Amino acid sequence: MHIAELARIIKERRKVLGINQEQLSELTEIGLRTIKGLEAGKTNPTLHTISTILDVLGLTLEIKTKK
Amino acid sequence: MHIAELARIIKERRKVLGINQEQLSELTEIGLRTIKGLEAGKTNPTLHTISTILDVLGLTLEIKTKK
DNA sequence: AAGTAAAGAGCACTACAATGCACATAGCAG
DNA sequence: CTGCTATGTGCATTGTAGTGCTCTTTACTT
Repeated sequence: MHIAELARIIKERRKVLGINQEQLSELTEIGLRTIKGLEAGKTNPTLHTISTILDVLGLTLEIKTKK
Repeated sequence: MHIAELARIIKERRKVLGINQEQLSELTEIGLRTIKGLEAGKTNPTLHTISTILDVLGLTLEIKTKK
């Protein structure tokens, strides 16, 4: 999992749910500037930021054995 | 996925593979102090740190739809 | 109990994530 | 082409992740 892939998944999921970055910022209580930077692939987000956003989007992080 | 759970998974997997924190630090090129802090659940690691460690441990991060 | 190896923690420093604000750019409806 | 809305970005600030060094604590072995 790299940053570009995470950014893509979050952005796509957000659009499927029909909300914009500002609404996602309010729902997650994560700064709008942070959401923008993350979706644009410009930052290396922390676990807290990632899991909070995924949670609001109805997604979860899982760890699997590499095949 | 929260920090304590990630710490537990990484620590257990590392022991299964029979390596210590110092060896994991060398294999991942991530500072020993960072590995120690992460496994002790004292930090909020970045995606780069998490994915690099999981990769060396033969694990991968996946994003799933919450059930 | 004593010795050794591994893990945890304090301190100080650097780099950068998170943040708000303001402005720029892209996309889309008319 | 013109607005309008959403997304992207530059700048400055604050907090903290990542790091090495050193010391303490824990765990295992004899």
